[in-house]
Amino acid sequence: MKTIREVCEAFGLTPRTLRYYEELGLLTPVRTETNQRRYDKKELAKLKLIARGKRFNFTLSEIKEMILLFDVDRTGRAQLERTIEYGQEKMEEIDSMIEELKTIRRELSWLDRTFREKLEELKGGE
Amino acid sequence: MKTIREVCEAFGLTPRTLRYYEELGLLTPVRTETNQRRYDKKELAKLKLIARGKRFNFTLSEIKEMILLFDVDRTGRAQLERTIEYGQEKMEEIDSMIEELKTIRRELSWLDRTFREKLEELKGGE
DNA sequence: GTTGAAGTTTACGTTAACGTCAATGTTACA
DNA sequence: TGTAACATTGACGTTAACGTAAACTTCAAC
Repeated sequence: MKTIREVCEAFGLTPRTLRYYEELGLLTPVRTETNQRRYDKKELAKLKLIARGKRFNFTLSEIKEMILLFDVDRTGRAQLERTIEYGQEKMEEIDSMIEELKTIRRELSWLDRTFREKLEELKGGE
Repeated sequence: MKTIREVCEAFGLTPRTLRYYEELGLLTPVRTETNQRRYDKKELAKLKLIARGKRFNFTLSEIKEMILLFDVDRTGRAQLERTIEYGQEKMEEIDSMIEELKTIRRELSWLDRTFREKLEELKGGE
C-alpha cells in the first residue's frame, strides 16, 4: 500500500494529477483512518494502463472505458457480452490506426528518399 | 482558387478553424483585392496533412513542423540535411507507436479470448 | 512536544483548439 | 438596386487536463 507521493515518484506524476484521476473515477484508492489515500497493486496496474493510453493521446474518458474493460469484477453474462462487443470495437479502431500509421510511415520514407536524391544532386554539382 | 466556405465544406471544417490555422502559420492563403481569402492547391494539400495529423492527435504545432517538412521551397543543402534528420526522428517515433499499438492489440486479443471462454462456461452451466 | 515535510479539500488560473457572438464590409442575383 | 448569403476582424466563451495557491490537518523524527 503506497502513499500518494510514492506513487507519484514511481510514475512521474503530481499529487494533483492522482487526485484528478480519482475525481474522474479512474482510480479508487482506499483511505487510512485519518483520511489519507493508499494505493494497492490494482491501482498501480490502472496507472500503467493510463500511462499507455496517454502515450496515444487517448482522452481520460476513453481511458476510463478501457479501465472498466480491464476491471474483472464483471461476472454477469450480459455484462460479459457487452464487454466483448466493446473490445471488438476497440480492436478495430486500433487496427485502422496501425494501418494509417503505416501509410504515414511509407510517405515519410518516400520523402526521405527524394530528399536524399536531391542532396546527392547538390553534392554532385559542387 | 477556392473560397473559405468551399474549403470548409470540402474538409468539414468551419471558417473559424481555417482562420485559426492561418493565425498559427499553418496556412497562407492569398487575398483578393477586397481582402478575401483564396485557397490554392498547395493550401488544400496542407489541409490534407493537417487532417491526417489530427487523426493521430498530433498537436497543431507538431503538424506545423511536418508541414514545413513537406514544404518544398527548401533548396539549401544545410536545410535539406536538417530536413532529412528531422524526418528520421519522425519515422522512429512512428515506428515505436506502431509497435506499442501492436502490443495493445495483442493484449486486447488476449482479453477477448478469456472473456469468450468465461462466457462459454456460463452458457455451459445453464 | 514541536516542527518541517507530506497529506487534505476548495477554488481559482492556464493552455490548446476552437465556438460564438458582434459589428461591419462584399458578392451574387432576382 | 436591394437584400440575403458570405466575408472580415475582434473579442469573449468553452472544455480537458491539469497547475497553483490557500488554509488546514497529520506524520515522522529529533
